[in-house]
Amino acid sequence: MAEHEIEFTIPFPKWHRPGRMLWQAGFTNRGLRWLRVSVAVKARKDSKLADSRERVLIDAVKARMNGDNVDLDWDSFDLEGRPDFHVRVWKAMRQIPFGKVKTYGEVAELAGSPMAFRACGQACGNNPILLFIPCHRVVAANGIGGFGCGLEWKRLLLGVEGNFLGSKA
DNA sequence: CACAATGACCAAT
DNA sequence: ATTGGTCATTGTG
Repeated sequence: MAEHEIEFTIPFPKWHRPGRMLWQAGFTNRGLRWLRVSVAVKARKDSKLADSRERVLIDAVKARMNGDNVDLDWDSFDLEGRPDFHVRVWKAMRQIPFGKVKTYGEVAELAGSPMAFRACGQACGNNPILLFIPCHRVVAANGIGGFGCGLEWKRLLLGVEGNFLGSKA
């Protein structure tokens, strides 16, 4: 299937660290297929936009990084071919309110499989759409838990929502 | 198909 | 800090 990729950079919040983050996204004809971030290492030009879905995404990301509770429609995601259980877990995560957290166990229960807290962690790690499938709001029963691309990102994403769980001081 | 191995876990030693 | 218990997914034969 044809996949169209875009990328753009925006500055880190000043309280977090200097520099910019690089956001990259992939679209299919069905919708947003994946979204991820990394630290922008060298200067880049933002992609030229081919269609309006891309502008909507970029605006939403910027708003979120600015602390606003903006969301995208579930139906605008392309989750085709993903394991059923993963999709259930991802959907369950979206029930966690902006700025709040739930444990892996609680999310597993929301997903209809209360004892699958560990499998739930795997589903989190496989989340293809960072930020809008809010895996950063899922924490361990005893602490902040893990994060695929590094705990700093989890702290940042929670931080922009006003939740500073796990940050020191 | 039948396994074994792998995890961003959990609760109780 | 260690351990035994959980479960869905993925890889291997």
